Amino acid sequence: MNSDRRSLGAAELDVLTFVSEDFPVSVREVMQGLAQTHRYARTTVLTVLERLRQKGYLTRERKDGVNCYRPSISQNRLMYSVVSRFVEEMLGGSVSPFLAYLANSGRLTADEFQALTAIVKRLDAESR
Amino acid sequence: MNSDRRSLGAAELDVLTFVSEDFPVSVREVMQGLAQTHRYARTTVLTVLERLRQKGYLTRERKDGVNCYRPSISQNRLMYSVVSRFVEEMLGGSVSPFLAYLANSGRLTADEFQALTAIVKRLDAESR
DNA sequence: ATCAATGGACTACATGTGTAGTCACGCTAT
DNA sequence: ATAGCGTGACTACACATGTAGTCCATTGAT
Repeated sequence: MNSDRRSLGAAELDVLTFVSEDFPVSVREVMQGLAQTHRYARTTVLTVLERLRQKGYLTRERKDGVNCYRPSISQNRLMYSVVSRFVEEMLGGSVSPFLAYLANSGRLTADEFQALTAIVKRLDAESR
Repeated sequence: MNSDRRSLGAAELDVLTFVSEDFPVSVREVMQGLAQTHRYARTTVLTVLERLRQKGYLTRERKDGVNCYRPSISQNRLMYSVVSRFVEEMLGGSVSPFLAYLANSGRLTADEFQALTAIVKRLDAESR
């Protein structure tokens, strides 16, 4: 399920996530869209987008004389792959540190808690 | 709870985790201990250890004419900090991608599943 | 036709990290 | 003393990533 696409840095993931949520988008649109949280120069966004394209995460098409980008995998698969890579490379394949984190972070929203509960229920059901 | 210690790469975390599990250790011991999974040159391990020391993750003491390293924070705190940093920087603070990952990875061991169940129970209890 | 704005290719540079070589120093066995 | 060997400080280099400038082409307005 995991692809051979290369790793992503924080800025790359920031940009890629934006594109995944609102495509097709031009460089300028990405820059403006991210401006609330991070002021990248236009050329910075362009560079990042092109790197993402080289890495196979984005495609590009010409539209009204401007390049527009769109993701080549779904956001779900993207996030799965990011988390998966992290677990493999940084946690040595064990999710235990994550569970410990979840237990203490206070980060779970009500919805996430719902989701987690559902997961546990499902895993529980499957394991019988 | 999270410290201002700098970020860690995969190799650094590899070394640091080893030290955290078996300290105090010398450079050579670390190298040999990791040899099963990764063949670092001795000087590579030394370099990484010194970087970890500069970053505040390790301390060093002289023992029988050899430097021995030991962690300056517990492994629990270390892992918490690593996961926390990842969630903040890469997931924008949301653990949802993790939950999705857990739901699909098949990575949960029986023990982890137990832990997760316990967490859910506790969170459930606390939220009332 | 010209000038200003827009866009994109290319280049550049700093920093972090993985990886390891070189070299000098001190200890140990001849 | 001396010839190795282990240790650690320093240096080095490649690659990934964050960040952005320069410069040329295209396009729209005057």
